[in-house]
Amino acid sequence: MTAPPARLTQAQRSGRTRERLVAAAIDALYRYGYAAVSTTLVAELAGVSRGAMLHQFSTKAQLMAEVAETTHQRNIAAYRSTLSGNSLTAEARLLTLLDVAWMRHGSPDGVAHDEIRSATRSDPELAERVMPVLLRHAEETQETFFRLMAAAGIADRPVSDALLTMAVAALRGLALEKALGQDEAQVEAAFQQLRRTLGADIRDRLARTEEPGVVYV
Amino acid sequence: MTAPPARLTQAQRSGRTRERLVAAAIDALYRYGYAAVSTTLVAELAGVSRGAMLHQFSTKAQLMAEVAETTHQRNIAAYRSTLSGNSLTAEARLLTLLDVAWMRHGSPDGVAHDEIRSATRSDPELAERVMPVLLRHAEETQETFFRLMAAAGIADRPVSDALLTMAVAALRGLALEKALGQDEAQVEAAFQQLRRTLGADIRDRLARTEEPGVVYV
DNA sequence: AAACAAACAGTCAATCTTGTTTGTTTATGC
DNA sequence: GCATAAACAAACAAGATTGACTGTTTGTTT
Repeated sequence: MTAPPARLTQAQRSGRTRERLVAAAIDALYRYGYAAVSTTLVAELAGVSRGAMLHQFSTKAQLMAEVAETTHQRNIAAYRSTLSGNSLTAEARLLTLLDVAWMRHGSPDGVAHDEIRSATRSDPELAERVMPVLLRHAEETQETFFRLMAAAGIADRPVSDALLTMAVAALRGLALEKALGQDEAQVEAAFQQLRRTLGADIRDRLARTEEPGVVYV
Repeated sequence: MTAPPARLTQAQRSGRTRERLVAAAIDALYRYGYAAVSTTLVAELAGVSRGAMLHQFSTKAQLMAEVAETTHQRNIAAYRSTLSGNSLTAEARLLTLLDVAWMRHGSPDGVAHDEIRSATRSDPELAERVMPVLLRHAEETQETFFRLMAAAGIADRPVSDALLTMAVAALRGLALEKALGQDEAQVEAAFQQLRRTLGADIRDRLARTEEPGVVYV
């Protein structure tokens, strides 16, 4: 009556445990924060033996690097899917992007990613392994955002970078407040304030531009 | 030829080692981040024996609570000293406040304070001891900021709170970027972006108000 | 099917960190 | 001056975490 053990290929077995571990790590980072996440805990949450974990990720930093990569990819996917297809005005596109970014930063993926990011400050080994990944992500994001801004008619690299850096920093700060258990309504109101000010700024900058330009993505 | 050991009163002795420990803790938090700061390290940096430390602060959380209190008081002092005496326009006062806040958030005091704050997420014991202190600080700040806003003519509590929460979150995010070793010029540009957008918003809100009102502090 | 390699399981050693404990020195009140 | 308490010093115990290590099971290749 017991189902056959479902023979899996080696690659499938590897993939499955890696996925389990990454998912468990994200969940743990989201719930407890980096400092409270031990590899033992992750293995337990994932239902994976410690040996198996160390076979797949021989150091904690390696696991975290994979988590950073996975969460970033899902973020990217979310941005792409909201930006593709619809034909909004440049201003609306940018505000929509902000909304999605806010959603993502509050999600387990976003929180896990930011936890890893800030943990690099105290953990040199983690920094060495993960920082290159994070820097690559940042450059990608800057590039993509600049293309979006350019398409909207604001083809000014310094302005684009400053806007992005500021917005992302604010979102990280607000997401942390939420994670710290601050009053949700209060944090949400603060986000709306950010949205309002950034919206006004974009509108202002667009007003100083003659041709809105075509919107590529 | 050796100078007399300079007899100190008990209170002086206590005060001196407490100060040393707090100063060392701030320095360590600033340089290495909370997770990398052990009580042993703080004692060594302070040039105080472990026993003496444990006598003054019987738990790590107690030391951190004192650090949070000290840094907060110095922040407050900085705000007061910049706001007192001069008679700028409401807008200028608020922007000056923002500048000082940015300076303070990047200082060892500010970084240490924010490190402790975010560490409460992963350390329940720390949270229990420190959160009440942080919440008290937050309420104080909200209250003070609201009085300033009201004096400027924007006597709207939700708006004041949202503005403050947003600005502080952004400053924390930007300060973290700096602490993570991100390009200083880039971060500075992002702060200028924040300053610009907030300035515009304040100006906009003030324009909708008839009487600027008298500025109390 | 036999040899090999990959995945997995579980234990162990080394290192840290915290806070307790035991004992000593220094100040203070009577 | 002496009793007492505060401040300090240093060793210690308990607990946690990481990654190494040994051995077993499962899949792959020839």
